[in-house]
Amino acid sequence: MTNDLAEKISASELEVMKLLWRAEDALPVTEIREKLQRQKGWEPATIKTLVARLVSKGAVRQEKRNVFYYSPLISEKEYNAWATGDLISRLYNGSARDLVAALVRSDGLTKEDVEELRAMFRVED
Amino acid sequence: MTNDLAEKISASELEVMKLLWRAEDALPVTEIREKLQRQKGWEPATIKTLVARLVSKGAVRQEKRNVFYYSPLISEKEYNAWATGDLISRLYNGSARDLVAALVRSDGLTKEDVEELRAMFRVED
DNA sequence: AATTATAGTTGACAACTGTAAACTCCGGTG
DNA sequence: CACCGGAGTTTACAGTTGTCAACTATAATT
Repeated sequence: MTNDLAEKISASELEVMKLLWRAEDALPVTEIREKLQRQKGWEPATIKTLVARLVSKGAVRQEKRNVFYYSPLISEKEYNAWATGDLISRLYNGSARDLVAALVRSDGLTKEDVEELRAMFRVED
Repeated sequence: MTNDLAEKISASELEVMKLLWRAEDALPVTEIREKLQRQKGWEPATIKTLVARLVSKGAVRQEKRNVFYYSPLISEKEYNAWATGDLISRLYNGSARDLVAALVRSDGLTKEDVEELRAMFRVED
């Protein structure tokens, strides 16, 4: 709704991206298929479609070897930053602070989280 | 992708919700139409569709008077909490702390934001 | 009461998603 | 070298979303 590349990754496609992000290297579809088939219960066909869509969206690169190897073209950090920024602008008037404030109040955070964050902010001078 | 009510509000529909959330009372379509027509450049037809969809999704109530009056059935807080929680579970492994940490690092927050947050956490004992 | 504007309803249509089958092509196995 | 299983591609199909037009019903105005 705001940018152009990252935004177009759908929920299901994101699962594929996560897998690729966690991988050290480019993966052949076989591996993607095996893992997602187990973890998500998706049919091979579904997984192939998702990978293909990600390639055509420019989010994943296919590298020709014997069989294609796939690797992410946008990083998890980039994507998360974009998605988070998008949420902040859509729901919190663009104020990241408001988001955090909402989390602090409404039990989005455990006591331990708050502890850790406090520490984080202390260092953050 | 997780819950059932709030999740189904689409981006365009959200604009309607925002309007209703900001209103003191229930609004007739006329008012919704006028504002969104100006602010978003949407045709009356589009606005009517969005309102109707929100009603059928159970996110908005229509109260029969002479003409229907519309008011939100889910609050902004509720919705934001849901949407934020959804983001956290999808992108940050369910850790709100990770989200905040990401914000702190990657310039999601200004120096002033950090100041305010620090204060917020201090009180938050 | 006749007229008018528009609220409310129905239908539309393309793009995107979730999900998957079917077909083709090719590398590895016997 | 023939065969097979899976990689890669094409097609499918229903549901959601963004947009909107058209039709109908009705409140307000003359």
